[in-house]
Amino acid sequence: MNKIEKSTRIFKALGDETRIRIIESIFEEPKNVTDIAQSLQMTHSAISHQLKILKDCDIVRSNRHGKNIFYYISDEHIKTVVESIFTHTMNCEVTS
Amino acid sequence: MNKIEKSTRIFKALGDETRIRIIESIFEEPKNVTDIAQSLQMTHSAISHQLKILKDCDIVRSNRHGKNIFYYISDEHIKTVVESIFTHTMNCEVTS
DNA sequence: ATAATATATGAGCATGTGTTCATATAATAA
DNA sequence: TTATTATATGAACACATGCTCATATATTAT
Repeated sequence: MNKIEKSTRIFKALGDETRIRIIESIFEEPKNVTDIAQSLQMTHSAISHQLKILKDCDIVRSNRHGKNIFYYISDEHIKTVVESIFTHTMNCEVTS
Repeated sequence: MNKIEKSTRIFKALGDETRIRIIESIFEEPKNVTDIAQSLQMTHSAISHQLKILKDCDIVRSNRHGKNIFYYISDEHIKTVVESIFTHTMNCEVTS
């Protein structure tokens, strides 16, 4: 997998509203699947499927505490990129 | 369109191999559609369709010079984000 | 052990996406 | 004007994607 393929895969993972909302939801602190599902008002199944995609390209990681599995954003690099685009969208109009 | 929707739309536009290759191709200097198509070894039609998607969310802009229409990346902000992910993929493995 | 809670995952289905092909539009040249 | 070159765009089709539903796995409690 070359630079282009890897980068495309990360952008593709970020290019879904549910996954961006998940990222926003765990941006400040780790959350378990049930809490994420509750905060997005979606089924745990749907969230779990999307978390797998984020995990497969190392955007999020997880660790288990008892019955719960907590997910968090892998590193500051990704956080910076997401925040950067959040800021970007406030300054420029994406209309048509 | 809120922050999440706009951001998702930009990431989605970046989350396609053809479009990332287009961005890479015009990263340093503007190019016309024919030259981009040639450099990616794809039809001008396919490139034109993808350029429209990039243009619609203001990732690229264009200006005409005679028969040619030159495309370039809209601003440094986007360039920084793309370069940032390019760098990111060199340091972390995206395997599975 | 059984039950309850939390999460993961495969199948199925509806919707979205990217390419090709044909055609349309625009600018320039003959 | 007509021809040529450059680009845009709609329709069609194959493939990808995201959700739901059912089921499986894992941990803890009784």
